[in-house]
Amino acid sequence: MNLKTSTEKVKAQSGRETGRQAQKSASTRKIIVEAALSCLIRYGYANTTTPVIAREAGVSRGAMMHHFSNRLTVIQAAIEYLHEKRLKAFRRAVANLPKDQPQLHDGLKAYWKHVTHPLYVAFHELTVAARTDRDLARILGPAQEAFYDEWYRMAGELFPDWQKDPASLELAMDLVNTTLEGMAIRRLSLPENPGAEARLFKYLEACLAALKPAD
Amino acid sequence: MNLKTSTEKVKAQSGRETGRQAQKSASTRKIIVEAALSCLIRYGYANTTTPVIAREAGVSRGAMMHHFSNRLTVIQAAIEYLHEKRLKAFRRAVANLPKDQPQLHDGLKAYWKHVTHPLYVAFHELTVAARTDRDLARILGPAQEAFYDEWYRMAGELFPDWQKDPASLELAMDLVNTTLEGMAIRRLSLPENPGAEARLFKYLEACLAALKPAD
DNA sequence: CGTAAAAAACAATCGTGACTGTTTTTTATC
DNA sequence: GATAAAAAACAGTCACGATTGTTTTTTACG
Repeated sequence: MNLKTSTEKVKAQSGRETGRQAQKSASTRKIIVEAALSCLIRYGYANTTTPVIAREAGVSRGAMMHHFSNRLTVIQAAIEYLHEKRLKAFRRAVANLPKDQPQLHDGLKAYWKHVTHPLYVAFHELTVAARTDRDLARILGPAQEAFYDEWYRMAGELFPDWQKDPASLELAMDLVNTTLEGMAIRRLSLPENPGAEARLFKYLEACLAALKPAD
Repeated sequence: MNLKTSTEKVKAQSGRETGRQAQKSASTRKIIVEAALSCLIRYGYANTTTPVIAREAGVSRGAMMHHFSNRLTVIQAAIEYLHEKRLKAFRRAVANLPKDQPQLHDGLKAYWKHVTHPLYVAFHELTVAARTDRDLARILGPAQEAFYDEWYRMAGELFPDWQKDPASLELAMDLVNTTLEGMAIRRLSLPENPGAEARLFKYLEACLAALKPAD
């Protein structure tokens, strides 16, 4: 705002989506939302309070309350942000798989990478908290289901010939789902055991190969 | 304990293990501890506060604080109680299995019953909370490891001929562990899907049968 | 009568939402 | 184009409720 530029006139054109304060507002909101996710990961849901988030974001609590009227609103924004980010990252990973002949190994690894990502911890915190928090559950539930739906859909696209045997495919999906998420959650509370993890991973891969109908 | 017996005097002798007050004290402590577990299950760890526990137990908070000097002490007692109860229940279940020829199916079912028990939810709440609570982790960690150690030990006893192939046994244990716990945790946050659960369960059973060395 | 259990009262801290004031940007008017 | 009005971003403070741990009082048993 201190530099005079000829492009200043442009702002009036589009209305209010490109203005300076709109930009700044969006930027601050993003900072706050990412701070909220950091807090979920580092301090857990119960300790992700408004003062803690504001401190983590480096803004005053007043500023934060200006953008989000109450605590749950911040959480809601964080959930939406998280949901999009998870979907985007997962789509990217799937897109990078060799399309012509997708390998089970790579797909499995992609999901493993997904559930071992810090953001999954944030999601897990939210999930556990939602069990005893109706308001949170109302917000989280749809995102959760949408993600699984999308995941199932992508898997179907990735292995078209597997869809001839939907029961087998669904079983495989459920197996991957529960096992990898179980491993990821176990990691959070027990000392790591890379050897056991690797063996389990390898075994799971063999199971899938056996389940999958021959090409 | 409502009948006056000549054994009343005994209490003074041994100190304080048999008197009426001691009995009542123990009774109250048990009520409080069980109330704490109920709260964990119904309200989650963060909402398991001292007023809530006391209300659930039907005692005044002052009475509760008389028995447990602070909140974490109540939680600690609940963890010990829970640990013993889990071990006892699991030992009982294992003892009821046909000793001569233990069936994989029954063992699997026993563990499944274990992880779908409400007390497992309490344990899960504690586990998640411990991730971001050092004090809680210090208390919970040992119990957690002890339980798994005991579980592995019992499985080894139950399938002695499997111990000839320890790698295979450990893999099977890890598989059961992560998958069933993953299923149980998934249950807490997603709408139930009995069909999928049953198929997964059955598949898991087949995997174990294949892993197990022939008798 | 003395002691332990139970209840109640207490002070201190923390999180929340609402409120007030300040600065900066946008909009409107001449 | 300059200036006034409006709106938004931001900061700080306040009161309320809840939780925690401590202390004091009452009750009941031995």
